[in-house]
Amino acid sequence: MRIATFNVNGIKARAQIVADWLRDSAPDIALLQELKSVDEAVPREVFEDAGYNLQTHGQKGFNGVAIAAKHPIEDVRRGLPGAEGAGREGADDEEARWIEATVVGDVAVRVCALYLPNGNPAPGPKYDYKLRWMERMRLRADELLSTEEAVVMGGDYNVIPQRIDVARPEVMEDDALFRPETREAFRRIENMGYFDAFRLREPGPGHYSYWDYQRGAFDRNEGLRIDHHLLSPQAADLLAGAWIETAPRAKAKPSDHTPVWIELGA
DNA sequence: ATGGTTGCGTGGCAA
Repeated sequence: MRIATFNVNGIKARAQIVADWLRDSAPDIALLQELKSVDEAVPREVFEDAGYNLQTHGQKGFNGVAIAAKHPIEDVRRGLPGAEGAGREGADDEEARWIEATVVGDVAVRVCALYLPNGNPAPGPKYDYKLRWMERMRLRADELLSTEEAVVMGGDYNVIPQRIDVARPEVMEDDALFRPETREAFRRIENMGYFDAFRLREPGPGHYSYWDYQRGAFDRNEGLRIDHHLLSPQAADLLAGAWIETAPRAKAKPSDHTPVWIELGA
């Protein structure tokens, strides 16, 4: 089973790119972020015409996550538990950043598509929200661990885990994606028993999943590795491969992110 | 050099 995470940066603007990608690369499961669309306006035909089921958790203008899969998408859950002031206007749970579901193909997986808050500028209220969100995610990740299922949490983490995951770490020291507290919160999830799938396969530097639109960052390979799959031990047992697919980033009118893949089982 | 790019949605924000 092959699973890809892809921040599309606007599903309406990226409909043709995503349709071509589903046809050519054919993931069994696609975990998508930054739909920037309400559920009703998502171009569902992009997925249905390619033979995918689709479950979305959208929001007007910003955020938005989805799971697309060739097999049925079961036991869907939207939103992360534990939002402060849940139900009130402006509460933490207003932002559509988390969707999880079970998919049973040649292996059975609990998959989560997540869009972790960017957090800039840091310090500040947006950074405080990011760190609170990461703690809520840790608590949910711990619950999922206790199920002893194969769990895949894939998405745009907005976290640069190590210095080798950024082209120019010296200019990122104070950035919300790279600050010590951010990396510590990421490690805290790993240390409970989750594995960064890409780093189980590729120890070296220079592998990125995002390049800024500005200053020719992609052509200079000045990027960030911020899109990840964290695997529960049961999922890590099944890991057969992990890689970054750079071709979609080189197309015309691309997302600023590119798909990151894992293969589980044979 | 306080620039540069993109999406959403038609303001200016978020990234």
